[in-house]
Amino acid sequence: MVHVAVPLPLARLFAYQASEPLPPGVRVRVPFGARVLTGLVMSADGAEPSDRALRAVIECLDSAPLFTEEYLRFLMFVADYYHHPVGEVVFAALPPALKGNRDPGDRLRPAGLALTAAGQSFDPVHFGRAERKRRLFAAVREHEILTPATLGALGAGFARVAKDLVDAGLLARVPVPALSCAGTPGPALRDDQRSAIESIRAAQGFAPFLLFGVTGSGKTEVYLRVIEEVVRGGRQALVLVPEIGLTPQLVARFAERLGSAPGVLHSGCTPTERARVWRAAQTGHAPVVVGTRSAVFVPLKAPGIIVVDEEHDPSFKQQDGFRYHARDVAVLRGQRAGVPVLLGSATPSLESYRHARAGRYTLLRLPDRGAGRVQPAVRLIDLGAEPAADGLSPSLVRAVGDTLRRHEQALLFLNRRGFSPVLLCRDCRWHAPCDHCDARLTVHAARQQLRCHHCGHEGPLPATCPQCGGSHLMRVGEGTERIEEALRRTFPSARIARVDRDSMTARDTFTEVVRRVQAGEVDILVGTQMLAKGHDFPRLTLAAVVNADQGLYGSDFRADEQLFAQIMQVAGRSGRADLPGEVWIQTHHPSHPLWQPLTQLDYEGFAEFALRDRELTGFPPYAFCALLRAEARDAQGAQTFLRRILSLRPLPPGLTAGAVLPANMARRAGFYRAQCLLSAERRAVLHAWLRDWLPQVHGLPQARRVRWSVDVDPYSLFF
DNA sequence: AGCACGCCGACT
DNA sequence: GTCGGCGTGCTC
Repeated sequence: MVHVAVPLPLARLFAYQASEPLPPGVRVRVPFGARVLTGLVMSADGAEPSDRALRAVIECLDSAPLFTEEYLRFLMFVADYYHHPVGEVVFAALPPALKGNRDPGDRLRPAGLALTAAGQSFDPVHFGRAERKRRLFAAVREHEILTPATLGALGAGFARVAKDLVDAGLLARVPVPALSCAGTPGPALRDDQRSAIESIRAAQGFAPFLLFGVTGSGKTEVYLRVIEEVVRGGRQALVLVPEIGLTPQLVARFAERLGSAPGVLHSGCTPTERARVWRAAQTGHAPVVVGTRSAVFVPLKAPGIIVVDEEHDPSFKQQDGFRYHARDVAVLRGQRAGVPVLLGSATPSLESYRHARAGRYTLLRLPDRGAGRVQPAVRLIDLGAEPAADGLSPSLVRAVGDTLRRHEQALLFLNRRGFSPVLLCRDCRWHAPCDHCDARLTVHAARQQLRCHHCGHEGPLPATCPQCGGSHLMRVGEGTERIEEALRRTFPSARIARVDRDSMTARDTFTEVVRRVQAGEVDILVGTQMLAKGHDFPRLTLAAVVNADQGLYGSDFRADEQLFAQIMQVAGRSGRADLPGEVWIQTHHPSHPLWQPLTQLDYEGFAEFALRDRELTGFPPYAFCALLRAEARDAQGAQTFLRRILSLRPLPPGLTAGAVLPANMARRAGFYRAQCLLSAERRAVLHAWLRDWLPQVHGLPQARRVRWSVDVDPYSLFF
């Protein structure tokens, strides 16, 4: 008899009989009600429960287990921790290509490319005008064995070119060799880096580290050294990064240093490529795997270390379905596998920082900004004293002008796309609302549209007020589009580039803008989030935060942390030793206490302040929380449902439920949303209650009519 | 989540 | 008289 996890929102395993012994970790086709599903064998034992006749496994899809029993126990533990159905957790750990029912077979064996005998003696002039074939051929010749990751780095569509050359007999598919570690030697280390590496190297078994250092302090070099050592010892390294945008540089750097490109896993990879890297990790052929959130579940034959870069980044938290936090899963995994976990950040999450302060994590500081780096000067602009036109204060305009005169570059950061967030009628006070959400529509001037940024609704931009017919419609507030327009008016000869989701059309445009900025073809950059991360612009000396006030008052408990991280990131774009940088921040609240540490770019000062605040208000990391959410089509449905399910079981001492309240945006995409925060002083109290309570909720008939979820360790109360 | 079975309204 | 609405129950 075997216990099988099926990819359905069901909290338990199902038992089947098998004609032959099936090891845990193989996929099976099983009859399930009226249909047939692909499931995963979680455990096998001889005991037959007598009360029920078991149905039989139809077929086994794998010749060898995809996961070890130890790893399966880890997945069960994670399902338990997040109070999420096992089957969905197990299937989150499989690449899409393996969720179906085909045996991956040879297709997924690691496949490098090498020259055949015919290829060796082939002269690329015969390629004629086939430029892509020529490039690929040259790349294979240069690398001897070209790994799938390096192939991917050549650009989209090269898999096809590779197939053509294989079919032509010039290239052959060969196994990818393990990393040689014969790459370029690294730069000399500073003392702080050396001692950080020493302590990680000295770790025995599970050991969590918080590597705390600003942009340019050399965190990546620490990762590289530690990984080199792990790989040389025959073990594997898993590196998690927040976004795909950051991977090319990191991957290139790893490739250069380690002598071979790491396996890369993210949503942009093709399903086959993803499965191939996954397989290579699982069989131990990939010594280093770099990936985004979901890569935290990739099985490793011989785990040696887990690195989480930018561990504070919100994208590590999955915000729908199985709501796990990849950094937390990484720590749990390191604990289970008995390997060190290295969390790196310039602005650690307050959770990790507190662990470090309490001695549960080893805090490794990289205080130096390194050669060629100095801390920029930060200035506040009081928007109350200096009224802004189109979002730009006279001081900021002057500063941008000075920067242009010095032939340096400026960056203006604003976390809001579009032209203006509100369209207001001066006569009757009508604000263009979204019909499906409790939100205003954003004006998009270039496309003459009104758009909802929450549900995607689009409509034409009216010329007159739809309510009173008046013609005095005002565009209130600023988005990136308006800032760009204002800058073009003020600095007509400046070369301005805007970077946000709307300005990016083709896939490579962002990379293209980055290239133009680095080549000095851009004077002013305007953009959202995506600008603030990880890119090095040597001639950029002015970074400005156009509106820093979103995070200051009365919003989400994590707003302070996010604001600090954001400002720190923006500041990190500005200045080098030879060109000192400056950071300008516009605010209506210059006397807010957060500005003290924020203008000093003093994370630890900020953390002390913010932690005190969290302690007083009873939020994480001083409380263990779960957020209950519900969505319904009628206005009261969601709230009524939450109150009903909360009354199913009394709360024990030490566990409190906040009020059932409409969500931050009470209506979104046509659904009314409500939420309620559970919080406990001790994690065990919260989890024990959830474990007993959830089956009761599932037993309630209404639980099927309402969309609801439990979010363990919610990242924010605002989504 | 699906897919069955179930019991009530408008159609050839 | 049946086709089909979606309520509720179950899936080894």
